[in-house]
Amino acid sequence: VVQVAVDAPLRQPLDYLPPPGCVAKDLPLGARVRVPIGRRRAVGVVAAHAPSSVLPLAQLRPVLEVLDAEPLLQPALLSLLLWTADYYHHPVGEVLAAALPRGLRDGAAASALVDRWRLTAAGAAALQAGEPARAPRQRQLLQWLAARAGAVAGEIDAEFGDWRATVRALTARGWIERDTVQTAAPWPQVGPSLADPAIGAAPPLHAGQHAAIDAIDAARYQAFVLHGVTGSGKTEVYLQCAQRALNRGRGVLVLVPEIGLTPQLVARFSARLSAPIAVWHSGLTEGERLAAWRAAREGSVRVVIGTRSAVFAPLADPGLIIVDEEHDASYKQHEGGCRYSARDVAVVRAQQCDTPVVLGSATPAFETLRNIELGRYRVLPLARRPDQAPAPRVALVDLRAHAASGGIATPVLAAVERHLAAGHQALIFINRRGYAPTLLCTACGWIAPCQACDARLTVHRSAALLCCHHCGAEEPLPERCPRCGFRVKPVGQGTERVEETLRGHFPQVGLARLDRDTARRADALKETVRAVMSGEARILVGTQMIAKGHHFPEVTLVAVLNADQGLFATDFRAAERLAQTIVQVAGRAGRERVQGEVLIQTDYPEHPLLHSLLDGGYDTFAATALAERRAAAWPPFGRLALLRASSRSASGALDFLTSARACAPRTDGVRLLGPVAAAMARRAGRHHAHLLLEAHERAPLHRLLDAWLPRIQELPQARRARWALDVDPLGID
DNA sequence: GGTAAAGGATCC
DNA sequence: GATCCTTTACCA
Repeated sequence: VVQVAVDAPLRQPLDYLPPPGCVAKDLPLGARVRVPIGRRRAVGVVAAHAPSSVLPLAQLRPVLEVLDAEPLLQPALLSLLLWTADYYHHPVGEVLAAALPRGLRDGAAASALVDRWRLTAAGAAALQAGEPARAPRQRQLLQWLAARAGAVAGEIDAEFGDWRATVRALTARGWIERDTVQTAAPWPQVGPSLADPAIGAAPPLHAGQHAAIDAIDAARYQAFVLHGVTGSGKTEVYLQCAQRALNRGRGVLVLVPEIGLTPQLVARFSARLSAPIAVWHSGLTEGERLAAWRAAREGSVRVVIGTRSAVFAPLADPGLIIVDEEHDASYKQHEGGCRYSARDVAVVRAQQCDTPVVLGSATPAFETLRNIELGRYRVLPLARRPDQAPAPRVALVDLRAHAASGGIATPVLAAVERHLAAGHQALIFINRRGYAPTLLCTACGWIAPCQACDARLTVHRSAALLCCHHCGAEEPLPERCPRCGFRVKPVGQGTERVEETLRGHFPQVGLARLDRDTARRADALKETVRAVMSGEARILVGTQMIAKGHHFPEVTLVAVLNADQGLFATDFRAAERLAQTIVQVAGRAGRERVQGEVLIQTDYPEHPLLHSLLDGGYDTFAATALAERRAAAWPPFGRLALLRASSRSASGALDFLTSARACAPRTDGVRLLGPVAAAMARRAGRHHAHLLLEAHERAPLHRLLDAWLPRIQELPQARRARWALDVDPLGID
């Protein structure tokens, strides 16, 4: 019996018989097969062999067709995918399907097929007889083909210009014939155009980098945490370790949070490494994805740089795995499909391949810090480079003690002026796009609400729209209150308004804004980066986006306008994220030799979290915050799983969760909390709720989930709600 | 008696 | 998720 995982929400693979005349070894693990399922046919992956089935053999149907004689998924990758399905308790067929490009899911050949043309016996005879006498082009091609065993389309392309008609004529006369051959997928080496000489040279290494490279290079499986601030030289460590892995004939997998924001990293890798690189992200077309997949599997690409899903790239023989900015939330899939953490899967992949994995960050996730403490991960500290400017001065600006205009306190405006006068640039960070988060009627108190969500609409003034940042709804910006007809006014600050305020204060200074709205077009992002790099723009206002990827060498002042949002949020991870963001943005301050300045506006200058961050830096802050987490038994000291549900009706989700809770097996060491409505209960017209599972240890939690999920799936209420299990959720909302 | 929409079961 | 079958609603 072969157990086949098909793309359907089924917890287990289905049992099939081998096709007539085949034995199990003709259907290797990881090969695709076409199988009948109900009234349809589907492509599935052989996940296991078994001597027998729990069903009577008479009920099993035979496999229709074996699509791969050799496994499409090599054993190591298959077992990684099976582990992922198991750990995240997601249907195995869906996990496997999600790891394959569309073409391969539909049954395309594992390797690219190309047309090859060859002379037939009749063709050779015709050539001997001097034919074709009156078709010089046909004769030319026939002679050229006679001199070789055959030629693929690409080769004919290179030799003859437009040859299709000629080939068609020769084929019609029976002088040449076509067959298809598999080729190793060719892969373009990134050309010297991208290989900027400025980033092509290896800088001298400092001691910390030497130590890190030697440790990583000497290791088999080991998770390393490369812990160093912006500019401490993490990328150089990645590069040198990657080149050493390549020199040993192995492949390198590099995960990054967002490819669009890290062109500098990709450029440095292509300029410095001696192997072709594939870039892997959600923006690829299906054709590109298929080509990259085949190239990685066949070894014509040995370096893959990509976002979350690249952790499942079929890289033949990984010798090094790198996760840059490992604390970044985008590594965790948080909606749709299997909710895996690419960082955690990367560590498992490294373990299975017995290779080192490098987790790089200036602000490691608390989970990672805990793993260091437990001795599972080994920290490699990178100190500030000796030629680097000293750490920036960080200070709080007490919003209660200073006047503010448009959300910017006077001392911040003064600092901007000072840094501009010194010829430098300023970076203003506010984590909220749009003009203002609220539109308020000054007479009756009406606040523009979203029709589909429990949320307020954000004012986007230049587009003259009210937008919901949760469901994407848009409506025209009203001039008067729709309830009482009085004047309405935008309340609060977003990037757009901060930009306007700063323009008012510094009318002569070039100003740029970077957020999801301005970066909608790819070239707009490039243009903004160029304007800041060239000094044309000297103030940059933006969200999170300005903190990632690009380094602007002339920036010496960074202001954080709305830090308080993170101080009192209900989410237990809010403080961790706030500290990471502040450190990351602060890392943008300071140039070669000039010390930078960071100002953080707050209404709560006495807040202990801000103090531990300012006085002792991220590590001290983390120690304080981790103690709180330990006391509350929150992650990383406990394990969580979250059963989320939503429904159109107000009660559907809660009904489902209540029944789910009722059928949960009692397990020592696991607590069930809820169900409760989500913090924002209504989103995009659906009502959201969840049930939280809390455990001290991983094992009992997963034991419970194993027994519980099949029961949940059977519940009649499960059909009336959308639901998903999130193992190790990042947030509880 | 007819159609259309909603609900449910099953997939090996 | 796809498919097929059953139930229910509604109308002429």
